[in-house]
Amino acid sequence: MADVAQAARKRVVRRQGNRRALLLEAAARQFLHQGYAAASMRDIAADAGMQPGSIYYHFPSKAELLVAVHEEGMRRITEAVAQALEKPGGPWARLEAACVAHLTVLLEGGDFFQAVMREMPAKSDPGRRRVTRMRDRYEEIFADLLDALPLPRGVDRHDLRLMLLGAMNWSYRWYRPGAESPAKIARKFLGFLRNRLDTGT
Amino acid sequence: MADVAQAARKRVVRRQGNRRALLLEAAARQFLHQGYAAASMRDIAADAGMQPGSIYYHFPSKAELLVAVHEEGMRRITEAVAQALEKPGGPWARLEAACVAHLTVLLEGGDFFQAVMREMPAKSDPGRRRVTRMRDRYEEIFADLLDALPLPRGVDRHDLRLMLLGAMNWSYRWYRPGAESPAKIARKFLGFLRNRLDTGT
DNA sequence: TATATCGCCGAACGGACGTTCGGGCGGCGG
DNA sequence: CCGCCGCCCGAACGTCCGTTCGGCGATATA
Repeated sequence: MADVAQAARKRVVRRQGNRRALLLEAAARQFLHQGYAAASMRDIAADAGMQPGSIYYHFPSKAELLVAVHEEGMRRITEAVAQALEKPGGPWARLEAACVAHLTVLLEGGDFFQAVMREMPAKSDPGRRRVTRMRDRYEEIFADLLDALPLPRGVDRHDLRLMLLGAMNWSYRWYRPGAESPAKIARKFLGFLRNRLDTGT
Repeated sequence: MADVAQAARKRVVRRQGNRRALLLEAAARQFLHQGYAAASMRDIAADAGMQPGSIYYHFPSKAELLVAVHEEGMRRITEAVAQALEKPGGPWARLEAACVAHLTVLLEGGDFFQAVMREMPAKSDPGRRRVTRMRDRYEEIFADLLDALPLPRGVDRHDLRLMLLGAMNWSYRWYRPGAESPAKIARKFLGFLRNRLDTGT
């Protein structure tokens, strides 16, 4: 029975081990650089070094391809942040670790999460609910981190989260590799919030 | 009966010039809600109540239509911020006025500037240089406002501008009318920066 | 009233799109 | 050594795209 199990696993590995991952990367790259609608299946296929029709062996449609890119992007960043939060520390240190991980994956972690930031499945897409649920659960991590923060009275943690995540998520539009590192940017952004900027004239 | 109404409107519009402005609004709306590539000339024409071929009387191509939407969006927000800065005030008050105007136009000022935030002309587009120059000049306003701020030593005003504008520009993704007003959001965001959040536990 | 111009119509064109499908090749189980 | 099946090819199909163009009614000019 070990033979059967091993053979089955080998078959599965072979099936998923082929060029499906390569194809997903090509799709993420094309979706990121051209946008979902402008990136044609022919572009993606050429990027992955295969024929357009061959894509449909791995994915049933272009829309599902985008959903798969989203799921991979969300999976990566969720894992990176979760791993960064394994280290113990105070509330501010934990938030900083999460922001550093978030920005690092976004800006230097390949095309998947940037593609997630750029393109969203259409409102009518049946796979949209899945990816929005993943996004909501991910952002809940930051909501919890902010809840754990000892903030002055009256600070709206909801809007604070929107500001912090918005500032970070927008960065993929202006970031160019080689200048400031994502970790440094994250720490600077957090510093702007932690320290008082108004010197009181 | 639709013919009669359409004919009447045509006569009225005719007296005001033509339907170019209406067409531009339809283009901004479609570009915003569907994205540039997914919005077809037929969609835009139908939204404006005309035939697809008629667009080409006003604009030479779809790409130029996007450029025109960008220019109108940038014109509107630049004017709104300039007008907000006419009132005298201290550095922080002036920055707050600019942020309030920026967020108000972005979130409640129609589809033009949101379309600008969502879609950019392609890198090969000859009109792209024009719109990027308009964007650069606009963001310079905020750079000047930050330069005028009496900030603590060592604060990176460049990254501070990227954080502030990024947080605001991202807001069109989560903002829904009826809740907090854009002005209130802008003031809260600025408050997070001005006041110290770290209570120093 | 003749005429030129403006603003738009309506139909068409060539091409690119997402997707389908029969077939073929190479490695693995028997 | 044969037959099977995972994986991909190559060519098509119908549809929709951006764009072009001849024409037409209404308006301004004379």
